[in-house]
Amino acid sequence: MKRLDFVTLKLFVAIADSRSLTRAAEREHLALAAVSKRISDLETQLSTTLLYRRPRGVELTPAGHALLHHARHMLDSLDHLNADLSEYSVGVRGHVRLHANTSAVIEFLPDDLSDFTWRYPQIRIDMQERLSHEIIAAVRDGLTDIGIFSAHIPAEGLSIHAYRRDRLVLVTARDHPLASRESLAFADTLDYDFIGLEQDSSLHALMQQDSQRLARPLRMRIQVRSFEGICRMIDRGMGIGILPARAVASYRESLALATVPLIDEWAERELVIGVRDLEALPLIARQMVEHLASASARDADTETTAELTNDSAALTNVTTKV
Amino acid sequence: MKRLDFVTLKLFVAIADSRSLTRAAEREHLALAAVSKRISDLETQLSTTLLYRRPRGVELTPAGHALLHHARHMLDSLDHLNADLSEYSVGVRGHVRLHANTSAVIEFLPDDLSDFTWRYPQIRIDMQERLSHEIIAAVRDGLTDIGIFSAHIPAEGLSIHAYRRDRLVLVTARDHPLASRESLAFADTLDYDFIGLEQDSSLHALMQQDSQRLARPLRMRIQVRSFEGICRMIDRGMGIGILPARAVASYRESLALATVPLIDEWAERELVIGVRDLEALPLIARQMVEHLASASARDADTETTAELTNDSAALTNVTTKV
DNA sequence: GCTAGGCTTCGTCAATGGCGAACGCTAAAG
DNA sequence: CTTTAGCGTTCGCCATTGACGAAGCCTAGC
Repeated sequence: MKRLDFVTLKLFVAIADSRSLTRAAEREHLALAAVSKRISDLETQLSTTLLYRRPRGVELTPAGHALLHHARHMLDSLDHLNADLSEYSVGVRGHVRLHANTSAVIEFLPDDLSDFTWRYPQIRIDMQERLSHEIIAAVRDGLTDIGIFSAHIPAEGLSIHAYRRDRLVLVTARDHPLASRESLAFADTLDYDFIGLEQDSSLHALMQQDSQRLARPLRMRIQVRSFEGICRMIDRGMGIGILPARAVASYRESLALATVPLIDEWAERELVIGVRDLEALPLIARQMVEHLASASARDADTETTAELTNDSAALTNVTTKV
Repeated sequence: MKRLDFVTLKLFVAIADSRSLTRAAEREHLALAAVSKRISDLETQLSTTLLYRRPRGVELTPAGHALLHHARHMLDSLDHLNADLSEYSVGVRGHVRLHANTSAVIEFLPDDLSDFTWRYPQIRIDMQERLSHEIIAAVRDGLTDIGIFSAHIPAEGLSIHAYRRDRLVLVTARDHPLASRESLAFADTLDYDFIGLEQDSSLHALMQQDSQRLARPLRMRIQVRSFEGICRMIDRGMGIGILPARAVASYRESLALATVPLIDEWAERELVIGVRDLEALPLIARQMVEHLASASARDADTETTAELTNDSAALTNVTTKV
C-alpha cells in the first residue's frame, strides 16, 4: 500500500488551503472518513506528523509545510505533463523553438539571431536559456526544435553540428594572489573558494569532474545564474571563478578583475547545435540550423583576417626597424 | 480509475530503459500481464499511443518520449520529497542559507555579502539565485533561512524588512525610435517586441500585469535568465526591455544602449528581506538579516551625502556667478 | 514447418479504498 | 454547569480495483 499518490497530494493541498479535513473532503468529493484515513496513512508512510489536529480544523506542522511545497510543485508538473501530452498530436507549430545555454546566449547568439531575423523578419523565435543537459533532453523529447549546448555533454541520438568555440579562464579580483600568474592549471585554483553557475550547469560539471580526478574538493561557495553575477561577486572578493574569456571581456574595465589563462585541455570548449532529425524539421528551423552552423565558418574567416592584420603589423615593425 | 500514478511512471521509465515489457516486469516485480494492462490503460487515459509494439520488444513513440521526460522529472521530485521529509526533523543546519532574486544578486548583494563576510570570515553562506515567488515559498517552507525578493509579490506570514529600492527603465538600442525620448509610459512601449527574464520572474509579472490592465498584449519575443543576456539582445536590435537602471549602467559604454525613464508608479521597485520568524532563526542568520537591513540605512546615508555634494556644487556655481 | 520470444486479452480472486455509523474531544452558547 | 455543535478518528461492510495465470496471437529465426 503506497499512499503517496496524486490524489492524496491534491487532497493535502485542499486541506492546507481550507485548514479543514471536512471542507477538503467536500471539495474533493470524498467522505471525511476516507480523507482522514488517507492522511493518517500518509503520515505513517512518511513517519512524521503532517497536521496538528485542532477542535476546529487543522494546522500544518513544519513537515506539513515542506510537503505542501513539494505537493504543489508535483501537481503543477502533472498539469504540464497532461498539457504536453494532450498537445503532442497537434504537431504543427508556427515558429522556431531554440534552447541555448548561458555561454551561447551571452557570447554568440545576439549577433547570430540578429543576422537571422534581419534575413527572415517575419519569423517568430521562441528562445529559452537552459542548462546544457536540459537542452539535450528537450531536443530529444521534442520540447524544442534546436538546441545549442556544450559539446562535452553526451548527446547520443541527436544530429550534431559545430557551432562555436570558447576558452575558459580563471577570473579573480585584481589583488588576488593568483591574479599575477601568466597562466596556471586548474589544480592550482582548488585552495580557494569558488563562485559559479548552478550545480547542473555544464561549466560546473567540467570543474567538478576535474576536481574529482584530482581527488581535491571543489569549494563552491556561491552559485548564481549569470556570468555577470559571478563577476560581481568576484570583484567584491567573495571568491574566484572560471568563465569563458569572451564573456568576461566586457567587465574588465568596470570591475577590478583579472583573467588568467588555464592550461588544462578541457578549458578549450566547443558549443554545438543539436537537433533530433534535421530532415524532419520544419523548413524554417532547418534554415536556422544552417544559418547558425555557417556562423562558425564566418567567425573563422574573421579570425583569419585578424591574424593577417597582426602579421601585417609585425611586418610593419620589421620594416621600420630595417 | 486513474492510471497516471507513480508506479506506472516508474514502470514506464523501466520499459523505456529496457525496451521490453517483459524485462521491465521482472525489474519491477510484476506479472507481464499487469504491466501490459497498466500501459494500455495509460494510453487510453492520455488518448495517445506511447509505445510501438514490436515482435522483439517495444519502441517509444514521440508522445512516449515526451512522457518519459516528464516521468523522470516527476520521479526525481518524488525522491526530493522523500529526502526532504525524511530529513525534516534533523533541524540544525551549520550555515546560513540565502535565496535572492536576480536584481538583488546583480545590484546589491556583492557589496553587502562582501562586507558581511569581512566581519564574519568563518561563516559559510549558501546562496542561491531564484525567482521571487520561489524565494517566498522557500522561506515559508523552511527551505531557506533568508529570502530577498521583490516587495510587490504577496508574502503573507513572513516577517518583512526593507532592503533596497531600484528604478526600472526602458532599455533600447541606441538607434531605436524610442531612444530619444526623455521619459515615457509603459503603454508607449507595447507596440514593440520585448526581451525579458523568464515568465515567472517578478519583473515579467509587473510588465504582464500592466499590459493586462491596459488590455494590450505583451509581445515577449525572447526570454533569458540574466540582465546581461537581455542587454546583448537589445544591443543587436532583437527588441526592447525593461530593467533596473542600476543593472544597465555597466553596459552603457560597451553596448549601444539607451535608457529612458518610465513614469509609471510601479517602475519604482522595492526589494525586501523576508524570513519566517526572526526570533527562531539561528543567531548567525539573524545577524545577517540585521546586516542586510542596515545596508539600506547605510545606502540612504550615501545618497544623502551625494545630495549634499550636489548642493555644494550648486552653491559653488552660485558663488561663481556672484 | 516448428520453436522461441514477446505482447495482449480474459476470467478469477485477493486486496484496496470509500462509505456510513458510532465514538471522542473541545469550544461556545444557554 | 449542561447541552449543543463542530470536527476528526476508528470500525466493519462491500463494491471496485488490480494482479495473477492461462490462453491466444504475431513475428523472426532455424
